[in-house]
Amino acid sequence: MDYKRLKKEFYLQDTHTVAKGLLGKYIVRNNIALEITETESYIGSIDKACHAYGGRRTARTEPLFAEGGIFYIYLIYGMYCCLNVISEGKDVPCGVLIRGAEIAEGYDEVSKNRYNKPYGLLSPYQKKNILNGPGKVCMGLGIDRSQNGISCLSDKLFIAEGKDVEVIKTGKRIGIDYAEEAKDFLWRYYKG
DNA sequence: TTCGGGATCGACT
DNA sequence: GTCGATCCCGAAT
Repeated sequence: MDYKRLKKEFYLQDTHTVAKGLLGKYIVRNNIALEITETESYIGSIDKACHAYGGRRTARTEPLFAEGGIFYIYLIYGMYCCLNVISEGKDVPCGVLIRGAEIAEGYDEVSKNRYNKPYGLLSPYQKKNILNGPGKVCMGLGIDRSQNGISCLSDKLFIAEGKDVEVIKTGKRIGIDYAEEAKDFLWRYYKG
């Protein structure tokens, strides 16, 4: 299959525009292509759930301050990675978390990364839950923090044109109960 | 179908 | 020392 990379300009748009725009697009790595089905916006200037809230700039959050169009990957809970796409311009700390996806190509590769067995041997439960969470997306792609900060237009890992999504639903973000008023922001987007 | 406990470690206080 | 943008599995509902 022929995948066309999204242009750099896509990532420089408003973060919510990028988050919604990513739905239906493909994340491509080697023989794997995943269709993005769920995203969340994180905007440092006003969002207590964002790692760079209030301009917190450390070695860890540095990618958030970069110009849009790179990946931000970090370790969570000591054992899982989360994949983010950086949006907007330089020194504007914000990005989009990839929360969920579906397999478009590379079923056995993804299955091997997740469960170390071919797709055909998975239980119905495992098939259903194979990529429905941010840590799982990274695991399925076989990526970790060594890819942190690379370009969304790179050869090894990139985002490509996909389908248009007719219905986009919104909801509250997940796993950020500590973020006070920001936890109620309707910044989670998923396919209807 | 939902619930609860455990695993595990880097970043920051 | 604390805790998180999580996941899995088994047990109970």
